[in-house]
Amino acid sequence: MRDLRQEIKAKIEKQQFNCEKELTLSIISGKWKVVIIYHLGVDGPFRFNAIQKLFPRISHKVLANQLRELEEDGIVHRQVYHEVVPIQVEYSLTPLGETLLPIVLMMYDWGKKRMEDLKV
Amino acid sequence: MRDLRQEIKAKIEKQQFNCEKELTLSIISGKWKVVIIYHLGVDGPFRFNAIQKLFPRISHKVLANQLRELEEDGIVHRQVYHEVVPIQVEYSLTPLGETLLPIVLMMYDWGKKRMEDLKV
DNA sequence: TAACATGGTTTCCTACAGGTAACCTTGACG
DNA sequence: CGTCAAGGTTACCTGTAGGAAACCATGTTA
Repeated sequence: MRDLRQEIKAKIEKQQFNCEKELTLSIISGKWKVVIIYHLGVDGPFRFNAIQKLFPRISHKVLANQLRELEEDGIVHRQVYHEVVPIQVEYSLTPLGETLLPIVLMMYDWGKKRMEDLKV
Repeated sequence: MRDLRQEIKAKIEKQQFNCEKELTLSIISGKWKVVIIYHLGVDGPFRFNAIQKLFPRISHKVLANQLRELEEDGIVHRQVYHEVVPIQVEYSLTPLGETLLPIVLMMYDWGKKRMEDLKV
C-alpha cells in the first residue's frame, strides 16, 4: 500500500482549503460519490459491474474515475482477484470510509425529508 | 416571499438526481457554501461585507452568487435594511438552514480529525 | 462637485468535471 | 481462430463553476 498521506497532503496544499470542512466536501463532491459510499457501506461490497448495474446512468469511465479518486482519498478499498478469470475487482469501504457513512446517512435523511416536504 | 417549492421542484426534475442524497449534496456543493452555512449558523447573522472580510479570497461576484443560490434553496434568509444608508443587507440561516447545520458540523469535525491524522 | 461605501450585476475568460465512444488486456470457450 | 466478459484507459467534446475587472445605483460627506 502506497503512502496515501503524501498524496493527500499535496492535494490539501494544492487546493488551499479555506477550512477543514472543505476537505470533507472535496472528498464527497463528485456526482456519484455519495451514492457510491452509501451503497458500498449499506449493501456491502460490490464488484465493478455490479455498481454499474446499480446506476445505469453512470458511464464506464466516470465510474472508474470516481472509484479511483475515492481510493486515493482512502475511502474505498480495491480488492483485485487475479485468480478468477476474467479478473474480478471488489470495492468496499475502508475503516476510514465507514467513518464517513454517518454523514452520508444524514445527507440521505435530510434530502428525503426535504423532498417529501416539497411534494406536499 | 415567492413560492420556492416550484423553483426547487424544477431544479430537482432538471437535475434528475440519482437519489435523495444528491439533493443535499447539490445544495451544499459550491466552493464556499459549507463555510458560509457554518459561519452564518455558528457566529450569527452577517452582512455582505462582513462575510467578504471573513473569506478574503472569495470574489465579490462569487459570494453574491453563492448567497443567492443558498437563498433560492431556502437555506439562507436575506434581510434588506432600506432605512440605513448605504443600504445594508443581513444574511442568516433560515429554520431549514439550521437543520442543515448538524451535517456541516459533522463535516467540520471529520475534516479536522482527518487533517490531524494526516499531519502525524 | 467629487469621492466614498454599500450591495449587486455584467462581461469575459479559463479550468475542469462529466459524458461518448472507441480501444486495450487477459484468458476461456465455441 | 474469432469472440466474449471483466475492468480499465484513451481521445475528444461540452457545460458550467469560479475568478478578474469593470460597471451601476444609492445617498452621505468633504
